[in-house]
Amino acid sequence: MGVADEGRPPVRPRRPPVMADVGRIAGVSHQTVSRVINGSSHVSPPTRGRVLAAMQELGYRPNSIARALVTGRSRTLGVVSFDTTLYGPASTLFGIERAAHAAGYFIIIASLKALDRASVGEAIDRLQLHGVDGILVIVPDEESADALLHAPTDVPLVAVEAGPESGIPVVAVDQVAGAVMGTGHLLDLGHETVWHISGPPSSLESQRRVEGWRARLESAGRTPPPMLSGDWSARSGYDLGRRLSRDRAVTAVFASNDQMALGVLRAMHEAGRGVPHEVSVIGFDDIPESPYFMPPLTTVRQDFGEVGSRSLRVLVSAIEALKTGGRPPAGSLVEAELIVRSSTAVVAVAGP
Amino acid sequence: MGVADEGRPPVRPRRPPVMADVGRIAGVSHQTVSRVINGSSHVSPPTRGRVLAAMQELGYRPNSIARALVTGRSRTLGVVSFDTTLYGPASTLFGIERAAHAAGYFIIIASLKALDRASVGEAIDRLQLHGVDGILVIVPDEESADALLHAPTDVPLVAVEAGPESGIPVVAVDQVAGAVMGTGHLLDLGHETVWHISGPPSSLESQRRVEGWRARLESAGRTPPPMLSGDWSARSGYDLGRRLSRDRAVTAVFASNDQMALGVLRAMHEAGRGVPHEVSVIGFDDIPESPYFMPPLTTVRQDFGEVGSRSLRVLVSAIEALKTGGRPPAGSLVEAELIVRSSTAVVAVAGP
DNA sequence: CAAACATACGTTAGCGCTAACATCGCCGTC
DNA sequence: GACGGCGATGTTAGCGCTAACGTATGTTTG
Repeated sequence: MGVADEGRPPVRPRRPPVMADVGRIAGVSHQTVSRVINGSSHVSPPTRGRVLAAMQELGYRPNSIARALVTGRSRTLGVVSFDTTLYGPASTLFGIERAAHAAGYFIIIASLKALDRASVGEAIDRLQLHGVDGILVIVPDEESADALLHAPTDVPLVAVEAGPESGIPVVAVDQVAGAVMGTGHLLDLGHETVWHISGPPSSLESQRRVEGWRARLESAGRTPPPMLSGDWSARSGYDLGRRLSRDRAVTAVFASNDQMALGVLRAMHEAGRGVPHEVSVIGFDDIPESPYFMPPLTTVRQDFGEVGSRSLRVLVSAIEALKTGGRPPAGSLVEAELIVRSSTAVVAVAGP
Repeated sequence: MGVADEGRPPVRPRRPPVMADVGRIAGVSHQTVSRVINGSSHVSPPTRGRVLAAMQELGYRPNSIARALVTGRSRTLGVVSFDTTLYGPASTLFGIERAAHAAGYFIIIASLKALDRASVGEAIDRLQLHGVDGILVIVPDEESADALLHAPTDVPLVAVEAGPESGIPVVAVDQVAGAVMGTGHLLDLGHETVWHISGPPSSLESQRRVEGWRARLESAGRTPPPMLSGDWSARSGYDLGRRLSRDRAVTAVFASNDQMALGVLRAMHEAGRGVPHEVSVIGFDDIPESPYFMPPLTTVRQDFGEVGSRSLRVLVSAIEALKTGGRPPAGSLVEAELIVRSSTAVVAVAGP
């Protein structure tokens, strides 16, 4: 193997070998070669052996583009995403890729220039044009989500992390339950109420967390204090945290992600308000750095990897369903998990 | 334009329209349709108009798989990467995707299960089999890098962030210069020497930073203190930081990334050693959270987006070169930038 | 023992597109 | 006014593969 072209006449064209070449060497038709490759029965063991040997000798590699043309399936899936630099989307994408690999699919990405309906539509269009078998959309934004409802129906679509209420399957973490958990943790520690720094208003995830926060507060008979809206960045958490730090009534803050919680931590520190002794802070996501914040951050973990792999499975079965005419799969919710560290504590007793 | 199928005889097959269908409506051959699509001259304006109108009417979309089969170019590029969850690779990938989009290419990702020669080879193989026109490899690991030297030569390859010394183009940040800068900053502040927490020994980036750190120290006539090796995680920075915090002689620490620096910050804080008054700490990367660490982290910024887009340009020109027989492009180095914040300060004067 | 049926192949058509060549007017040229 | 040339188009061949059918052999069955 490797000395194959030593004593051979110059019958080796520069182009890579194709099925017919393999067939010629093995003494069979190109179709039999195809049968061997596709694991068809109806090929006698000796023939199969000769074909395999010929493939080895020539270093034959099947051309997947030709195969895609004739079968109409490219074994490629598209992922639409906005900012894959953020931990959440990046981890989800990673989970998707692993699962896709295992399922024999490739992932092609299309990131958005802007977070609006038109961009999402254009990205889906581009992917479809390229011949993907299905599309995953990681765009947890209100406006963008309903772009999915107007998307073409001839390619299976799955919304990841968040999506429209109906129409297409959605695979996401149970944000409401997560927010209820986080808020409840603070209430259980004895805090009178919990302040909330939300994400951008158009974010579906943020909306669900606000929902959970409100619901938990109301079920405890408390009136939710005014909500503050950030933009996921540590900077916005810091700015808003400074506002909160001036109000002595604030003893518990629930930030809608860990980065904003980091900003709050810093703001409280600068204002001389000790965390967790004077103020408790909780985040959301559980990014890898959270355990090393000062103090280590209590947060609500989202299992992004699970969301990724689960959404891939849903997409694959949607593709099967489309092919066989079966019923499309349903979405699913991944449970959130409360991670208690040192940024939350029982409420301090009022001074003398 | 939407009532097209209202009074029309049942001549609309369920399959999507192809060039021949467009040609039939426009009264031309499918080849003329092809010419219009590919912007060929030699098509009269009226004909072009009729073809365009027919395309519109039918909602024709070119089939890029068929095109790829006949042209031998898929306009798809592969990216091999290890952990796209980390900020560096994620940002680079993002930069690559943006540039690819602009250049009319798609990106398909192949992430590695393990960081070794075989995995890298297998990933390259998979991508090539899928028909990519070129491959970018973001695997700054010593062993994996030389897998690139044994890679097939019939598909252009570019190493991103780090790579072998020669053989294939490498696009990366100038790690050595960055480390020299960071170390120099500490020396300039009056520190007698600078301790270093490196990344994993097999990481090429870590190796270059160690190199820069040593060189700068030696050029200042200092003997580099023993080096400590971490694994990029905040945890390892914390563990190693605790060791350093016990040594009163340590006044300046250069961590090879921001996460480890975060761990050091935490370790120093717990040991009661004030940063920056007693100990200065500098990181590397400038992740978005760094300005909100306590204290805000001085670090060496890497422009990952620039690395991504630049490496894409290099790959595209390598593809052109292969096609036209021109000379392959060279790699390039992106400059690092020192970002001074509050975790570094002039060395404290010795006590009474 | 002919009919019926597997099994192991080969042959023929495409998939939808582009490349290469062929064809047909129509122009200016000498 | 016959001729070269060129612009605008049609025709013919594939790209490398799979699907569908055709055709030899054996193998069973009533």
